[in-house]
Amino acid sequence: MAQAKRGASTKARNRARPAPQSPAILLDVAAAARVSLATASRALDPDSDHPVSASTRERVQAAAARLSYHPNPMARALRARRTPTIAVVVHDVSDPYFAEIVRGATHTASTHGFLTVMCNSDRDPATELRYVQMLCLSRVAGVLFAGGGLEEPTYRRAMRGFIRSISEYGGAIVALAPRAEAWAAEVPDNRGGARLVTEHLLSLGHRSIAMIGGPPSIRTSRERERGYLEAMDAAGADPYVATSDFSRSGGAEAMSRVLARRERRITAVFVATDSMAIGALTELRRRGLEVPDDISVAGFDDIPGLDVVHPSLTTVRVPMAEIGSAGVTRLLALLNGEPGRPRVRVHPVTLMVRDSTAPPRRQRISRARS
Amino acid sequence: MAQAKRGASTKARNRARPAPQSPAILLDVAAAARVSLATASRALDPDSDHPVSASTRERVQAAAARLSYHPNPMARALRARRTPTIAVVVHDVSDPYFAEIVRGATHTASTHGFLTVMCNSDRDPATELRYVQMLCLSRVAGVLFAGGGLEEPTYRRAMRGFIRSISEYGGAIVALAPRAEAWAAEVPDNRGGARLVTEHLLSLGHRSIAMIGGPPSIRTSRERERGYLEAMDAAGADPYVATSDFSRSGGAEAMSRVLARRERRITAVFVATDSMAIGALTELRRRGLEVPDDISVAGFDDIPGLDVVHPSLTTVRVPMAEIGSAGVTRLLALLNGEPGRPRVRVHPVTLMVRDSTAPPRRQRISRARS
DNA sequence: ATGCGGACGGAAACCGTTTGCCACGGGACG
DNA sequence: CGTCCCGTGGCAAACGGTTTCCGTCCGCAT
Repeated sequence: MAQAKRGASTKARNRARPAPQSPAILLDVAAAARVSLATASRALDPDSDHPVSASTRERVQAAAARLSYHPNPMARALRARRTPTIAVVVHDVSDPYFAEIVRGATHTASTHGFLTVMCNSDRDPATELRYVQMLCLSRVAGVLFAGGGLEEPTYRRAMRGFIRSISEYGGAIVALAPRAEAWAAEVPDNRGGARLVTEHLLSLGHRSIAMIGGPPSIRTSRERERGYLEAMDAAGADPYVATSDFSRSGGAEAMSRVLARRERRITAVFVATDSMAIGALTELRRRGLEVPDDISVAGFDDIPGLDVVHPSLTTVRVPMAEIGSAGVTRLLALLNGEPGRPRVRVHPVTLMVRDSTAPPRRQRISRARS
Repeated sequence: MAQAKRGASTKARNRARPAPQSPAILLDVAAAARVSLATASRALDPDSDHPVSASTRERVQAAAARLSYHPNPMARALRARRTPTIAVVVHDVSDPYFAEIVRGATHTASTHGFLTVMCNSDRDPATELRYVQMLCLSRVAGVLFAGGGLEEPTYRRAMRGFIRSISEYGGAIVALAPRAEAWAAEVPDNRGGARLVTEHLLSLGHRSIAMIGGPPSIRTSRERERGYLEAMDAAGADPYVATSDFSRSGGAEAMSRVLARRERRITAVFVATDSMAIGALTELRRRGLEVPDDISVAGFDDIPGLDVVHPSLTTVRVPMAEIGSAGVTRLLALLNGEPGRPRVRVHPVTLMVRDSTAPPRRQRISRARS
């Protein structure tokens, strides 16, 4: 049963009736403004290079407003070969460090009309790669890598493949932690922060300062370790580093290794992340050691809620939400063709002195270096 | 300059050359398998109702595998009028409660091939509504509301509008907290948990148990309060509730109001959320009161990291990740047309007794009810 | 021999937008 | 007065799939 067709053109697309409840499409706007689809599209696009007369544009805009027209993102995405969404890849959202980054990123993404998809790798490289493949297939506009990458060759090869295909379709990549890859990056000043906190411990009079570091395969760990080593070296103090994984249990385990070391009594520990530091703290409490009386402890990151652990933890404040936000800003700049200088921008960090650090109780003559 | 066109059909679509680096499209697969686009599509779709001979299907699948073909989600979405993504709307990702939910949700979403978009309302109804509008425009397959909704009429009207248009295009909605709306829901047993923890305090010998509740406009608050009132009533004890907002400072502020109440010495407090409980704890410490010696404190939620606050907090464990995961499962069921029974499924919670609760120090004769 | 229905494959419409290319009209200019 | 060009607008072809509709071929019953 042929229904009445509106429009005189031979093969013009038409809808039988712009069913009132279903959302208006561009065709409806064009019909209402009595212009073609092309003109309607151009009139609504503020930065189209095709000229449209003021009166026509006004008519179209009025029609669009009247029908409360919103362009269909999927159709646009299909045409533009790119979705108006960004992705943020983290190791674990329930880690406050990443949660803050995600918060900052989604916030500024949404102010620019972008949706943010969450990719939680659970610290599993295979999961991360699966996510990146999905992202690359669904042509997200850009990807933020919040965690550091692995150095493992298979992983890196696979990752490189996906990244290449992402940049082939014009997607942007930004790292939020130091990475081997030459991407644009917004990173915290890991080395400077580590130096800062080590210098704080030194200035309190500590000489025997151990460090509990993260996995050496992760660049963030290495940078923080480097800052510690530099500060120790500058003060002429002997460093000692025990590494473990970025978790509370890892911190506890490394702490007991530090304590097991007999040759020298440690009076202070710098721990590479707050989570690990909390683990270290519980291990110390378990052994009946008092912080900071018996030993000072300092962390890194300043994750929220640190002021209520006991004793409140001295640490280095990393502006995580700001970094997430800056990452998105950078991503959008990249999409606009602006490279953004410098390629890796480092964000300053600040020392937060709280109760877990104090001068060493019994001032002992530090053993002269042989 | 008319190029050589492959294929004999008058108007068949064709690409000049399937440029090796650009990903294969269905047309390439069809050409490689020497079938039409339609047949290729059907051969690759396992639950198409159109029959395809085994040999053809095999040929197409082989070609798809050889070209490592992946269907373009945007094209699919345009046709199906729905994107293969779900959204989760939370008040604040950096709140561990929500972070856990997000973690659970993204995990099971990804195992079903769905991407998850994060919507962080920052507890601002306007932001939440803006997000929901974006979601509805981009035709997400479903939305998970992790936080409770407001009772405010303007908000509810706007929300109802968006929800209606989401369900009009076949999207699903699931609530992860009690809501006025008649949606499918996966919620924790707020009332039972509150009763449980109150009974725990009663069984320790407390009679004067105050509650610090959340905003009365939020259903979760009201349910937890109800559980408390029921347990108190059953024990014949007098309840007292001070409400504030769901934050550490809110908890601290309500705590001081409870302490200011002179007429009856309070020996225990049940606080509606762990965050508020931590605020209450710091307020107590500030005043020099010992927990649990002077006063017992219990929370609700069991957010991660509670075992390191001092003293470690007795609370009610809510399986947040499981709820997030169940929400996604429910969403997918809804999309498949299965209603899922019952409409609101309540997840059991468990009491976690730690160090912040103990019997009242000085056993006083509880004042008989007049 | 004729009719019929099911299995299979293909052409084309469709989802909603953007854009390359062409057409048309009029003012400027030779 | 003819041309050229610019300002404006429209047609139709993408983008990459899914799905409807139709045609063909075959086996089988009448």
